[in-house]
Amino acid sequence: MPELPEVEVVRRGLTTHLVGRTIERIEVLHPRAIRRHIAGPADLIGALTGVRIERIERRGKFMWLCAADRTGRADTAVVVHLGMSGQMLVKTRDAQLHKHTRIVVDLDDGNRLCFVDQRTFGGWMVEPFVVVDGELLPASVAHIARDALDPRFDIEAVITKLRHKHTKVKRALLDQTVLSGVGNIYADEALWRARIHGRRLTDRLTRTALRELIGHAQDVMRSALAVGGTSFDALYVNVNGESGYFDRSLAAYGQRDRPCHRCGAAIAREAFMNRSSFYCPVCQPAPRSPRRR
DNA sequence: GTTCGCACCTGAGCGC
DNA sequence: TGCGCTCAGGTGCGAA
Repeated sequence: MPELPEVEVVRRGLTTHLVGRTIERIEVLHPRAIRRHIAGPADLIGALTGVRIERIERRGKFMWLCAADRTGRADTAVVVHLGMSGQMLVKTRDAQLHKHTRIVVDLDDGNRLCFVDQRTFGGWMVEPFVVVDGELLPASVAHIARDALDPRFDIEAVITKLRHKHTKVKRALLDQTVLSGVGNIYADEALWRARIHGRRLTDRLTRTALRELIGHAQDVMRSALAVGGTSFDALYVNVNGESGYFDRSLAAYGQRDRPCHRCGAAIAREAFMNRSSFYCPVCQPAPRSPRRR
């Protein structure tokens, strides 16, 4: 599942292959892939045909291609979200299309960019930039908080924000308007490292505990980035179709019934927010408060 | 205003 | 072999 490290690996790969390239032709094979581009496929195709890709940027799990028109003005953002299973694959034009290819982009160097997305949670949209906190961001990314690996990430401000909330800490970690880039996998890993149960309430945690938790989230994502991200199956690969290796280093996520690396107790799984949470019931004791509000 | 639950979506894996 | 069920989870919207 693409979280911050996986999206960053893809961004770096795309930077190598796409920057300086001009889009010759674009084809939308599945309307759901551009469902957030309200003006429809014809508008998206018209907006992108002939533009040159100047650079590729990212905030959290959102990535965008900065496109310049024929006059050289880089005023259009192609926002890409990989969702759960999105892949940005660079191939030669004669390569066979994957079954779940949703968008095809032919580049002026003879290569082809394919957006492949099995579960269709991902998508593209084209939009202008807006100024947020002194930075140019695509309009749909304006509400997304800085991610934990952003050089301007303000950990003390995030701790203050968390302390003013009254919600479960795992939910807050997954809230992209508080800090971005953390998904279910790295949330579980950070909570395990910090010995905090995900159902603990944010306003009951000390600033020290929250600082430690966010520090662990930063560490675990940096470690994952160093080895190309986390892959469980073919749903996450880089632009060349290669998988990452961080799944071999996971201590909590997906480790149900396996011994905790610290205490040996069996890692437990519980349902949380329509997904799974993995934790050590000894190292991360559950709060006494009832499970449901 | 804040918090929570759920729909969206597809395919693998499993039991019967 | 085939069917039906469960599970995976990021985002955004409506409900409370």
